[in-house]
Amino acid sequence: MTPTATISDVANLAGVSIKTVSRVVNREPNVRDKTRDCVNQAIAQLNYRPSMAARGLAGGRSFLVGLLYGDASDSFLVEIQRGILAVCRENHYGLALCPSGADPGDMLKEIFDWIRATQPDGLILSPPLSDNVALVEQLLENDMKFVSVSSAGVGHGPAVLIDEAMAAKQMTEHLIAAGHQKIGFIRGPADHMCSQLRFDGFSQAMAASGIVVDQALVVEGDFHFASGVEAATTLLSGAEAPTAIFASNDDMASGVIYAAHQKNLSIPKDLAVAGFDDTPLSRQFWPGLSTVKQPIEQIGRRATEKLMTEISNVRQAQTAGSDEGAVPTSKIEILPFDLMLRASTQGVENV
Amino acid sequence: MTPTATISDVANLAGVSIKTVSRVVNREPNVRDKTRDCVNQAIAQLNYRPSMAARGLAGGRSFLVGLLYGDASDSFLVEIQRGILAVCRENHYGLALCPSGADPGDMLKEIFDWIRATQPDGLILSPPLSDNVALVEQLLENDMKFVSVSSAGVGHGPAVLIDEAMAAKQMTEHLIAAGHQKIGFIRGPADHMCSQLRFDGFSQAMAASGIVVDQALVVEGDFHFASGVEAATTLLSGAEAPTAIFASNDDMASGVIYAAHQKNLSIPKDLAVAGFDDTPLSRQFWPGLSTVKQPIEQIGRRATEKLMTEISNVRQAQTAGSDEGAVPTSKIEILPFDLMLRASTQGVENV
DNA sequence: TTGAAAGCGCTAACAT
DNA sequence: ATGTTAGCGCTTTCAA
Repeated sequence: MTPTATISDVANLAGVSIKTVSRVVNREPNVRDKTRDCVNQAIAQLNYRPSMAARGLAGGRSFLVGLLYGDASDSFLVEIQRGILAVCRENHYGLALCPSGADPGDMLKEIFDWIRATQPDGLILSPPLSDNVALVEQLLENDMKFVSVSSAGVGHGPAVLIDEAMAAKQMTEHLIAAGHQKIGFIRGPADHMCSQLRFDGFSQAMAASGIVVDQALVVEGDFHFASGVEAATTLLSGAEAPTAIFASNDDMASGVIYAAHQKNLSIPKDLAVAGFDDTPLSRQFWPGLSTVKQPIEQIGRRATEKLMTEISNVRQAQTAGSDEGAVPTSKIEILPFDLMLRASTQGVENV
Repeated sequence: MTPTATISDVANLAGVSIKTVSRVVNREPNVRDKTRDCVNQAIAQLNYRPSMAARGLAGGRSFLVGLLYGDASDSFLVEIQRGILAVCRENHYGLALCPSGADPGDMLKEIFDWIRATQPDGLILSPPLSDNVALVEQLLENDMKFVSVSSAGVGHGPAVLIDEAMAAKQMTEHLIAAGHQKIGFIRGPADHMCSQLRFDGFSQAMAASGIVVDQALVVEGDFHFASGVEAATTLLSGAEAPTAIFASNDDMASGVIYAAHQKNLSIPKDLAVAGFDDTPLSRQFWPGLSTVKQPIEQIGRRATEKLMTEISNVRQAQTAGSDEGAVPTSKIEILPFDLMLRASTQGVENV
């Protein structure tokens, strides 16, 4: 790169002080239009880009959004990143990743060490980290701004998500409408808040149709493929085998299909299968997997936008010396979901 | 966060100058063991973490590795990130993501704007960006250090990858050994160097067995699922339908399986299918998909390690005023691959 | 509406 | 082997 132009170069060329350039760059008020235009022209001419390092050092900001995640599925991670990155780029922010190992003992220390080293201006929490009470409380204590995605978290802090229970309820209603009564359910792991919500939705739909949930048909998985195979094997070898299985996510649902194939069951004739997430997998399977589509990228975008207002509110409040400047945003934002009904639950393909 | 300790705090506590603290932190020579211990203890006591912003500003570095990627598959992206992040963390570096849109016109400008704004100390190039001559030449011109992953790129610069041709050759030999003669091949897109290499390996194996490659059985896809469906549909409705199809990646292979199901063909009895990449998909499918496993995370790790030595060589050379200090590293590093033979090419399951 | 000066936390060059 | 000093490029007072 050609030696990058600095703020002084721009100031010289525009014939103003560096402070005025700074004002223009940061969109501060109290600059005459003419001056502003002049500076902007100099910026364009020199192809000036402010140094993040210098801005961070002087201003006490890092211009970094941190994404904390555990063992999310590949497609969730990639999609949520896409959404976050898009908004980061618009705001001249960078994204810093903090993958957190599964070891729950070191996790908190690891995360806070990372925060100290990285100094992000705000965090996006993905499940199940947003459901971790100790983590959230410690973040709150330290005035670290954050927004949760795909989970309302433990009730504190803003979040962007879908109505998980409603989605599970509608999928269950679809199964019931197709004539199923003995429906197996594979729960997610207990440390994910959504596991409970999805089960609640399932239970509500069953209750509304007057079907008693057979506890023998409810088993727990860990959101991974292997646990779906195992759970389905258990369900299908019980005395009262279900005619449909609703797995709490697509990876487990694909495990169900795998297990069904092993038992030579035909889908959806012998067994209907539904999942949750609309991973690419669910489209590529034969038969196509009926599932719930979350707008994950959109969730990432909205969450990051919320985070940006949180961050600028903090700055305004610091300047104002009070919280007058705080723009009120509804803490919890619910985005719409889609029921993707494919061949695994019905005769007709409907991709 | 408690107001973070600075280098001066550490220096005061340890009773030394800030320069000595800097020496300890940067593992520079010429510090007595006793002094070093003393400083380290102060660091631990204050839980001191150097400010990246200040280090970057003063030292002209960003402590950032950039990852440039196009439309890589989710699992590739996540795995390569995992490897890169692990090494970054060891070296107190951060990872900055640069997703580049498909529009080839703006791509170069977008990437270089990003580089100017982000100022990474080095780059990891993932396919097909590493195969982009214009990009690589411009990076070279600007003395931007980079390492390519999963592709040797256009011949310049270091890279970490597997022997793609050999892998494709061995998979083809496996199909031939299973008795197949009419083998269809689905190529990848032309802008990926690996597309040619995988086809070369296929051709070599066919030639070695004295089988003439029927050009009607070679079609091109774009590495996505839909193109696999389309290609397989074409291949299977030809006059001389193949008994086996080798797709250049798993997503297209899953498209082949999908198309086969549509035609009521049984796998592997009526049609054997092989893929390339060992995505999670290939294990979750029924029947399991035979494929080639690249050690993607490991590739990411090695590439980042190489990049780190490149970066430190640059710094040493700057200090030394010549390239004496350059540690020679073989530019191209070949990692081993695994043939994952599963049910899609043989009667027996072998996960 | 604009500018001058101080300093963010660190590294680099030059002492000692 | 260790310390001193001068910036890096910007933001933040405070003054004009």
